[in-house]
Amino acid sequence: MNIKEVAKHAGVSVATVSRVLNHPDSVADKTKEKISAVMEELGYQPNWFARGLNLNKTHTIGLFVPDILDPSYMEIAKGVEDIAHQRQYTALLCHTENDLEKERNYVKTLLERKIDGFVLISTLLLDGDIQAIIEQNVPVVLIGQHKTNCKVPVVQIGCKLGAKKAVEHLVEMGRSNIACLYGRTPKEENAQKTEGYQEVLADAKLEQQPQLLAEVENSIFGGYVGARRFMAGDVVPDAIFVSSDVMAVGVLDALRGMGIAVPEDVAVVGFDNIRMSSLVEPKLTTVEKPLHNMGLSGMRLLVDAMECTEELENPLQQITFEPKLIVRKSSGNTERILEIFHR
Amino acid sequence: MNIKEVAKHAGVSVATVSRVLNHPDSVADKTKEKISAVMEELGYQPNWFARGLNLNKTHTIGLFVPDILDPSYMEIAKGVEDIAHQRQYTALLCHTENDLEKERNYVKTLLERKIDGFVLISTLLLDGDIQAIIEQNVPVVLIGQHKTNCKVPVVQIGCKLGAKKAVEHLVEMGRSNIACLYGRTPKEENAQKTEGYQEVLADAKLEQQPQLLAEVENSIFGGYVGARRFMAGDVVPDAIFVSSDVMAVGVLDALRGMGIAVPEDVAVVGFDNIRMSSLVEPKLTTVEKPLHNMGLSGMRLLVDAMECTEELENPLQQITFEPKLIVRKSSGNTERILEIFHR
DNA sequence: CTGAAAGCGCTAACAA
DNA sequence: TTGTTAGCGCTTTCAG
Repeated sequence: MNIKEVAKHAGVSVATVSRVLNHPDSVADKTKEKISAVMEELGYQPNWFARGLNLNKTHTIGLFVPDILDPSYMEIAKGVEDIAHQRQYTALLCHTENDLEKERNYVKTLLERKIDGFVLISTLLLDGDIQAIIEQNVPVVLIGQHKTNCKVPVVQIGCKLGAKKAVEHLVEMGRSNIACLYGRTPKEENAQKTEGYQEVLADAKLEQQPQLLAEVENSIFGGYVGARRFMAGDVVPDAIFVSSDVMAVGVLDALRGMGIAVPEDVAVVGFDNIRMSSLVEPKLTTVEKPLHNMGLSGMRLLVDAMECTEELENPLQQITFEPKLIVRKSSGNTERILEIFHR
Repeated sequence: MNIKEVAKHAGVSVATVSRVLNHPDSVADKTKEKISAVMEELGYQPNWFARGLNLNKTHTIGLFVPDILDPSYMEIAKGVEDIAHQRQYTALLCHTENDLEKERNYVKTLLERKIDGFVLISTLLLDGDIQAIIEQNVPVVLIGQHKTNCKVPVVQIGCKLGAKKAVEHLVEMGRSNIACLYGRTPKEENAQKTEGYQEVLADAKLEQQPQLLAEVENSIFGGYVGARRFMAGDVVPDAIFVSSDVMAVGVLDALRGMGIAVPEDVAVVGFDNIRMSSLVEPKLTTVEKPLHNMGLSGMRLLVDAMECTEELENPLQQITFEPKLIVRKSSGNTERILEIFHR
């Protein structure tokens, strides 16, 4: 079933059929109706490849996610998808597994397939890679802090500020041996977080113990391993700031396994406020990251970039959300009023 | 950069260039080398659309997932992706949000784009929908039990048997008011599970309380709501069999919030054995579903179907995994030896 | 083993 | 408003 058949059945030329698909306004209502009816009747579906061959547009975007098992990324992805659907874009979810080679592969594949834009969540791509995409006139939006000189819109949260709020809270709760456990990825964000951590310690005139700063894999297991390592060291912390809730869940599990009471012996603060945070015991004090919202904003920026054909030099767009501390039980607060059920 | 350019630079015809891409054996080694060199030099990439237009094959599959925030589905998806990568297929992850219309939409989009096959995890599609895909000669594999007469390979787990093992365990633990909280989706699996639940009660000569059987949304929140409803009813259960771990986590949270001790007052058993199950407090007794493995198997079946061009009437393939009960603390067992750390 | 040329199904410039 | 027709970039017969 092709356009020729439709044309024949409708008694018009292929051009007219093509027009009702692409520029409906330029066709007389009568013919339009007639053609639509024939299309319906014949169950006609335009051929995707023939179309792409001419248009080089696909109304499709690539959405890169480092880890599909990590809910903090997936909630962002959900936000991106919501806007994509709303604007009739198909989003191709690409699971990059925190692997630069895989990312590059996907970029290549998707560019071949002429997708209209990229939303990269916590990507590992380097400036060169990103620049190469932009030079093909395919817009890119970054979600998550990223060290780059490329002129691409970025949606992020103030990681350093968030970390400071978290650690300041621990200081206020009277903790003095505060450890920081951060993930290997995403790089820049964790750098910011540890920087914030160190600044607060310095401001509070607390000595920085190098043994109390450690990097692990960004996963539940990573958190588990990290916590055990801290507790087995020669400087035992009385609080741990963890760079993600996923890791923090592992930390809690490790401490429980060792019979260490949270928050009495060790206070724990996470980062992200994923749903699970309020479901573990004790409920996790954390820094809220507006995950879903960041996804929405990111995709909106991309749509703007894709659909605004005029090369208006829009000022470099950068959306920075403000982190908010959510105090629950794991950090040792006694006033439980702030504990509410977060769906 | 197109095939014409390459041909010109190499001093051959486009046909020959095309041949080194598609049937390298039919080209003289010398010319082949020459052409490959030119391709490299010019950074030539065959045009995806032109190619598809002729071949109608894309080495791409569609992978349907009902909920990207549900780790039980995502672990299956990960398994599918692993094999896909290994066999050089690109997997398009489609988030269907448990919405039949969305699923149909994706089917339409992907068929247009000539993907080579579908892996459907707990799909809502009806026989008619699936039949329509098969008739286009695009193979389909189902993961998860599904009521269908279509001749498609299915990868599943014995849900009824799993449920029976879970409930029998509760009976053995001395519980007599056993509730069953099951999810709205996936339909067939939950039907099987409740059936298993009822059979065990009957066999144990325990009275079935209709108030102790309830359906809720398959999510943490659904579990939360369901547990509260049970505990507020006029027949209070002393055990709850929950059809998924995700829901069970919500159940545990609800009980904790109401000050009800698990497993002392109420025992809880889940289903799936997601990673989180061993991280909640108390650790969750559950029925193991080999999620990753089911994904691997499903994709292997699909590859077989896609690459076996000969229409050999292979016997209807159906892989059924055996469910295994994993006893942890939440069901009230006192011998803790079985509690191990599941990464 | 290689080349010429006919499509694949569609879009868009150009003509009418 | 509609039709004619030349591509888009590639694969594949058919001849040589």
